[in-house]
Amino acid sequence: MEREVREPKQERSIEKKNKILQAGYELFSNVGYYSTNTAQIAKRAGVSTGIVYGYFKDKRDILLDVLGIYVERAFSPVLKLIDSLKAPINYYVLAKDVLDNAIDIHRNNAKIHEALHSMSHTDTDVNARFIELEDSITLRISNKLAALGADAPNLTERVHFAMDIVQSFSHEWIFDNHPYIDYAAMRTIVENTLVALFI
Amino acid sequence: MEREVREPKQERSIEKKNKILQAGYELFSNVGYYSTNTAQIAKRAGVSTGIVYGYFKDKRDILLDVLGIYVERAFSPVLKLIDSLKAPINYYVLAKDVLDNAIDIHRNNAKIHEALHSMSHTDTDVNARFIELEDSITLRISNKLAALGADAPNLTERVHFAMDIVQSFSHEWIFDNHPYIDYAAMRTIVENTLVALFI
Amino acid sequence: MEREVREPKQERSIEKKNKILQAGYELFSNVGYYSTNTAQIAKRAGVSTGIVYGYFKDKRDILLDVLGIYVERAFSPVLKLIDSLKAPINYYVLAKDVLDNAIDIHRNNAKIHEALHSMSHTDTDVNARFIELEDSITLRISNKLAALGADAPNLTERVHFAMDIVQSFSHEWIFDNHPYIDYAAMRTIVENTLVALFI
Amino acid sequence: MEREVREPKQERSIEKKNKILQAGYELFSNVGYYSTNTAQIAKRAGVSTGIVYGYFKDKRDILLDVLGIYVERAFSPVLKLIDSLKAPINYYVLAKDVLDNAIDIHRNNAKIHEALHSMSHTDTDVNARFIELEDSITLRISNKLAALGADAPNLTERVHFAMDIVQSFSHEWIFDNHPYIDYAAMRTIVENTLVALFI
DNA sequence: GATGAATGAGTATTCATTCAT
DNA sequence: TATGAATGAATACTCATTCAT
Repeated sequence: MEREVREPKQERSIEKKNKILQAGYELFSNVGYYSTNTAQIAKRAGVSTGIVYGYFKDKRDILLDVLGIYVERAFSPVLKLIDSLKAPINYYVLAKDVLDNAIDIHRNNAKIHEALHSMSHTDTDVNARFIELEDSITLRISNKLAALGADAPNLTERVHFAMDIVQSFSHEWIFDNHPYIDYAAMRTIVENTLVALFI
Repeated sequence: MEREVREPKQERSIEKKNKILQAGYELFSNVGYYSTNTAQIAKRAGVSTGIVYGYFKDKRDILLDVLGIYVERAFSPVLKLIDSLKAPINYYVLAKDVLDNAIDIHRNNAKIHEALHSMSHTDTDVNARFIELEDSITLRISNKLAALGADAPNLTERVHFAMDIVQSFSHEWIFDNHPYIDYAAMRTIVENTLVALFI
Repeated sequence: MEREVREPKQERSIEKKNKILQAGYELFSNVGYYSTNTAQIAKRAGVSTGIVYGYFKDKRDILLDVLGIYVERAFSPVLKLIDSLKAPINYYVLAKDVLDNAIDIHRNNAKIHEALHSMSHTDTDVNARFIELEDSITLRISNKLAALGADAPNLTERVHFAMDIVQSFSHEWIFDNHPYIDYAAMRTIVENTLVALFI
Repeated sequence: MEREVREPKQERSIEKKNKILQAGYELFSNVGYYSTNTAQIAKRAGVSTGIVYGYFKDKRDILLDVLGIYVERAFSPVLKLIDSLKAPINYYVLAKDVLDNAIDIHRNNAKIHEALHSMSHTDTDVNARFIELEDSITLRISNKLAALGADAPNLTERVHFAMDIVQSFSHEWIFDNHPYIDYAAMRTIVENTLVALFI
């Protein structure tokens, strides 16, 4: 018979599940998935090892839920930004805002992003989730832009490419510290490149 | 007393070390670092488990050497390409060649790249090695371009950014398969964007 | 302080205890004692895990009570049969009836019999209970036979041996399926052997 | 990749595998399969926990091999006895010898027999092995008896039944101690019954 | 009485690393 | 140098039992 995993309905339970999730989040983010063990998660969450398996099927299941949290935390601001766009679009402002946003996300979710991205190479579900996420964001953005009158050819491809650029530059900005790079100057170049994709 | 790690001088030994390295390369690349155990590496290399520790300090040490191989294999073609550049530079052709090259590298070293990149998030040495690699390539390219008369402002930043773009697009091309993306069209956009950075 | 195990007096409680017992019966019988956990028993009984310990000291205590049920269910028909015997005894008919009975019991209580018998090898109490059961039946039968005029020497030993034969043949009949055995023929031999013990 | 289980060829290894087997034999026999853990087996065998898994796939695999040993130890004497039979058969002597033998086996292998028999109720492989064993013995005996001129009808069924009787009586003799039973008398009855099956 | 969430000791198994040969 | 058997610490997961509500 399958062990049953509780879907907590009551406040106390939800709170406890969240504690475990948060502990997992922090630990995976700080030392990585493989260097974190369930006992540590339980301890940091202030619960017993056993109850972890009351709320999660296994260790990987925690990772999957952590991914969910991350996605929620990381991408809702950018989506809000897009949703609130009004014509006519000022692409310079938009590029700046999106970059600010993305850098911020990277700064605050840096390690967990890396940890999860890392897992996506070996874990199909994690990977699928990431792809799905990109898909939905790309589509949502291109639809909005089109609705607001953007008419560059291959709009979807441009949006997707723009997102890649934003991602990789934010990563640069936060993580790499190539001493010979003038990041302010680079940022200006990036912004101009982004704008050039749409006007 | 510290165990001594042999630096093999004799041909037979070098061959054996390489076999282990190759085995590690394949295994890390196919199933990932954490899902590969030393016994498997030894077996695939056709050597005993014990001797692995004659050539490597520990499992991670194999990874570090695998990284070395990867870097060598993956980036020498691109460097050769750059070295052979002659003025006047045709940036359209260059962009195309570099992209072809990068995509090729991704195709052939896809999995190990992911595995290594993955490790770079938790392993400082691996990360440092990656940064160092980018550094040297960026510098080498910008120096060459400058030597050939490129005079865009912030040339180094432009080169670095261009490399980011190339990396992220190659990754897209090989790994992601967003069904709504017309990759040929996207590639044209990418090439034009690259060229625009330098003319 | 010892936890008190309630001896349920009220109807609702008795009913609940019986549900647990029945659930234990089915589970132990179907998957065995060690592969059954208390949560499963509770779930099948439609009660909470906690209350199980209101009615039983521990998991093993359930087994002991299950044994009680089994004994009751399994042996009352045979005892009834014996009690209703009248002189002169037709041993051929008796052998047939007893065999029919025993086979029937085996068929219907097969698995739990095995599970319990199994436990009797490692659990003294279970074993004692089985022995005690055999004792009482043997004695009851031999007394009755004697009362009806049976005068074979060592009557008790013969009865006990006869019971062993009945047991082992019933087991054969239900469980083993040696393809080379003609069970109908074997049964005739068994019946004749039983009769021969008493006439 | 499947972990490889060593099939020891060298004397030292065979010896070690046997030590583990013997430890398993004793422990399973004394406290039962479920109450024995692998650490105990390793400790009693004087080896590390790890190496146990070098020689056996898992804990159950030890049990299966223990079963093999048991079968070998327990049944070779009886088979030898049968093989050496010469016409004309003295069934009185044969019954006596077989009983002596069986009782002896029970005495010396009592607990492991019970433990294994016990497992056969929940473990298909163990059960299959037991059935197979009975099959081969029954057949070997009936063939031999037939070869020596035994001509009772349904000889195979008689042999099988006789074996059941021998088993159950030996079990009685060693394990149960019904105080009201005169076991010497019972034994005589059993022997006569056995003989009666064949003459 | 009743619930079911919580506990935490217990266990099989893996694997990087060592070492006797 | 080379072997591969041996080590034993580490770890995910289970489950009988308890206890706050």
